[in-house]
Amino acid sequence: MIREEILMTNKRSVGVRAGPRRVTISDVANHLGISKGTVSRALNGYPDISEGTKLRISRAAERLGYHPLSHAQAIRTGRVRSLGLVLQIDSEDSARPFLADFLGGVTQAASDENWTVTIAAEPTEERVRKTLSRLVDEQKADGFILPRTLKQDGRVTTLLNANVPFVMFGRTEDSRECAWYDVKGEDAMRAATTRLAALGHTRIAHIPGGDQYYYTQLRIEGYEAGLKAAGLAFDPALLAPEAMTRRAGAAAFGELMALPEPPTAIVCAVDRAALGVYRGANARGLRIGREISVIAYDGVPEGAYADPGLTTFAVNSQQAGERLARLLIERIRGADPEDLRELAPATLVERGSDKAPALSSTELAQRLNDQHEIKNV
Amino acid sequence: MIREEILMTNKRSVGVRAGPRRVTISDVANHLGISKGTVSRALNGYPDISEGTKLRISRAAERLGYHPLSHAQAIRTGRVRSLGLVLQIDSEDSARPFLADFLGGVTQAASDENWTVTIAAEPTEERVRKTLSRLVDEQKADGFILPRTLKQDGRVTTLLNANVPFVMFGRTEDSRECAWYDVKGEDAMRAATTRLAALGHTRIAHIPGGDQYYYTQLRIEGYEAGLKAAGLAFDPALLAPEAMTRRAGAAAFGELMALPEPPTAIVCAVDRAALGVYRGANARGLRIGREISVIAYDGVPEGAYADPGLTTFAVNSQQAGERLARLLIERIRGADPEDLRELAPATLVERGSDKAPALSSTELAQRLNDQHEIKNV
DNA sequence: TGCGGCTCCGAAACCGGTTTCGGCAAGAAA
DNA sequence: TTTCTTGCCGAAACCGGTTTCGGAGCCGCA
Repeated sequence: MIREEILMTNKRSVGVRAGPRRVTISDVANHLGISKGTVSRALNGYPDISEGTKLRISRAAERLGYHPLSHAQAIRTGRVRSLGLVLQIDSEDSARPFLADFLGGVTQAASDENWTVTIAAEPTEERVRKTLSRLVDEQKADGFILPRTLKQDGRVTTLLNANVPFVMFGRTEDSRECAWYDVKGEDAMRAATTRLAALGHTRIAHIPGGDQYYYTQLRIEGYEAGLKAAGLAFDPALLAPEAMTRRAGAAAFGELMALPEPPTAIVCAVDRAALGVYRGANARGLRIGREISVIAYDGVPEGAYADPGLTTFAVNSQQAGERLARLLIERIRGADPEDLRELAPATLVERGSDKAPALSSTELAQRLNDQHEIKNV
Repeated sequence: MIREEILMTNKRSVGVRAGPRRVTISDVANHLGISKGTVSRALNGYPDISEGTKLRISRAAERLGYHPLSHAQAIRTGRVRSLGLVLQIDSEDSARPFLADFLGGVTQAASDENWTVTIAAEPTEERVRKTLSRLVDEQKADGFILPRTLKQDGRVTTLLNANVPFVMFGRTEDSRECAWYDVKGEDAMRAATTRLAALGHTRIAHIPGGDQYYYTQLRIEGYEAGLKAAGLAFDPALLAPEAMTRRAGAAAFGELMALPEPPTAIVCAVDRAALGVYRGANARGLRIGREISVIAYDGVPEGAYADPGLTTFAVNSQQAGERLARLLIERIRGADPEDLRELAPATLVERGSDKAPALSSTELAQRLNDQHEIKNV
């Protein structure tokens, strides 16, 4: 009815698209016989518009189906109502299985506020930084979510210098001026360790994550705290080399099994390393959940299909995405980054990889030794 | 040097961000002492600018580091230089494992042309349509990539009516006016069938995909063509009920094994169904690659970790994303949709699930029957 | 009655680009 | 020499919004 009138009076094709023209702010203004400046101020909640006209205007806008064009607003305000996300997608990307959930969370939260998400993906760290700079230069987004934060992160420097709002997924060494969301991996490692100790394990090892991540340090501390709580001494030999992949996990497991007093249980900083432990154990005829117990962290889907299922502390990626988006929007709206920090717990998913030890460390060493001799004969 | 001058002369803070001001088109014009209209036309390749000044202008723009603001351009041109992508992310999303690769492909191609990707995700078909409409209304993207196209797809209607360019990932029943990219699943099914026949299988079944997808029909035809090429008769009993999930795959397998003449080999339209076959075979004491052979399609990562590895026809998702982005950009630039259609082959990944039959169909039936009786006793 | 202050809104400038229109100058045709 | 093109560019309008500025009313108060 009303919408029709407007569409009839200024039917005209714009660009390639034919179709009926959008309802603009001028249409609303003309329809009410007032100036478009007033309409703009009313819709943006300026205080110098009377409540009466504010109501008239918002009702008319609603009826006519007026929605401002974010890029038309942006030219004056500098804000495009979009969140930026530059992913690093490489071959060993541990975040890959969580991507869908994470994106779901981010975009849902953005949609709720009528924002959009601008995304890019690059294979290397350097290209990520370049693309990030480009997006900042061209004002494609009002702020950025930084996944996979490193201990010292170049992206942070870039964005701080450019004075562009951002939120990190994961803490860094120096978090001043930074907003972040993180999961308490250290608590998970601690709980994993005490849990294994309660099952009767006394030789509990830890396979940490990559050194470039701050969380690696935190998780090691969590592991040590768990040992302490269980009354076990920390043995540096049980702190394996770092492993972020299946292959590296298997290698780390090999080193642990070569020890004079090998561990009967292993806490892994990431699921992929744990799946490497499965492989290594398999190759040595050791059964997970019997001779070797494992608890890991992340919650990758493969863990559920492994045999036995991998007991792990799962991260809720969708929630992480959602919270990060909301924090970022608040940040863009001017909130103090120091007030925008959140820690969430990981959830224990009990499957079959953590049981009481079938063999003591000594017996395990004996058995590995026997195998070795058999092979050599 | 030159850049510095400009930055010094008009240093002024805009909005929240402090930082030095961007270089605008006026800066370039003033620096050269010409009008900004001329600069714009030169940079956009209008024919009424002499080659000499074109060169001067593009060089100056380069030196000053001028990049036009896409949203400032958009207000006049209606083009934001962005590709839209609305994902449907639900629990049984088969596309999930490919998402990272796919996004990588799309964003790479977009970046190459200095475009961006605007993304959204919704859990249901209806919400996808709503979000799509919103993005169209607000001109957040110049065109859309439609993944997971259905036989009859509401999104297509929406976009055709709104006269907004789009490209489909997958063909539909009626592809008029549509650009698309697809993988030759029918060829893969045909090759899988002849391959199994060549290994000595004579009872080869097919577990098709969901009826809502057009490819399901195509793949069934491919399967039938394979039978024909191998000189085998088509037996309707060997066309199992559809299966898109592990659970449904196991159920379909159950029905096939209940047949008087059960198949010794199965061609699955999707990997997930094949993994369900693994589960079903396992439960019946049948070994994949021995009593039962399987070849599937998709290339999900779990297939590599299954035991034995799943032989499958893998789709190159990154390439798909890249091609789709390029096709869409061409479409937005005005190319005829009929000229924008591409078919890519799937790649056979040989693992261990397809071997010569260890048992004939009759022997298999006998064995299943024995088991059944044992159970019942 | 005059004056100051406050509320509320219109007019117009502005943001950073694009596009239309018209005119000047040089070369070609008459 | 005059006229008609043609090539090339400046001036200004325009896109759809936001924001500044000022002024018209209305009120209260001296």
